[in-house]
Amino acid sequence: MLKITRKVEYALIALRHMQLKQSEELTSTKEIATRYGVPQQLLAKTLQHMARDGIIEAVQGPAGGYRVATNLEQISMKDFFEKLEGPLGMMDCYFDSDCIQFGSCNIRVPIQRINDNMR
Amino acid sequence: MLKITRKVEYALIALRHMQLKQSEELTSTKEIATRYGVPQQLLAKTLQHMARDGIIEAVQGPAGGYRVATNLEQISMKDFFEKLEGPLGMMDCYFDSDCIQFGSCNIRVPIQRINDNMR
DNA sequence: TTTATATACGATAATATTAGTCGTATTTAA
DNA sequence: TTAAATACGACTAATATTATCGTATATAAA
Repeated sequence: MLKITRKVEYALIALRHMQLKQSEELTSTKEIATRYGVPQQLLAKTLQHMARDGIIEAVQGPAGGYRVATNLEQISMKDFFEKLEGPLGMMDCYFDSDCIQFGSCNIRVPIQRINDNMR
Repeated sequence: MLKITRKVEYALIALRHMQLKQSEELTSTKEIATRYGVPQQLLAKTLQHMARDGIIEAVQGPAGGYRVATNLEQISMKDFFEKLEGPLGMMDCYFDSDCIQFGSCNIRVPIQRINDNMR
């Protein structure tokens, strides 16, 4: 589905915040959480998630934090959303088609066209 | 938000079913519900909703039902979704901006560009 | 080597949204 | 008058999202 949950919202806020800094400079979860009034623990998970996916880099320990990955410019909108939210489409049947109605469904093909277009 | 809930899914199935008939012919809620294995009461609400919005026409009484409105071809994808789901955007702050973070938010403008584009 | 600060992450609780049901009223052709 | 259909508000159930909790791990600095 194409939907912006808080997780993505916080990810975008964090990314943009980091992009305004020197490329090597680190930003802690706490800094972003207090600056933008966002729950720290939840933000932490989102940042960890992005670090696993290579969108940002993590540095552990005191005075640690995150910085944007060097190749961030090359990640497409679609890839970014799919990494955080999973497959991007209007309806899930496009991806995991164990729908009971599969046989009788009369909108699968048109929806697929929309999905392809959107992506 | 751009999301396909069951409500929209059922609406699309019903619409497509009706479009395959003669333009004057009526289709009852029951017919669609049994044909596609969809909960009748919920489908009924969706059809009533569409009737109110002029997407389809209702004929009451026995042997009544619904038929597609004559001007259906002129309704855009965007209008269709907005009638069923409300304003179409990735984030709600685009429409009702009573967000607490409004002042400190650093992603509002970019998100607005995406919204405009999507619509 | 200890301490303080930061990331990492699974489990769970709280909340919001969506899906579905129930009961009843209204319309109208036969 | 009856039966079959739409109309619709209120309610319940199911699911998804959001947030918190507890604990583990990493590491720079004292």
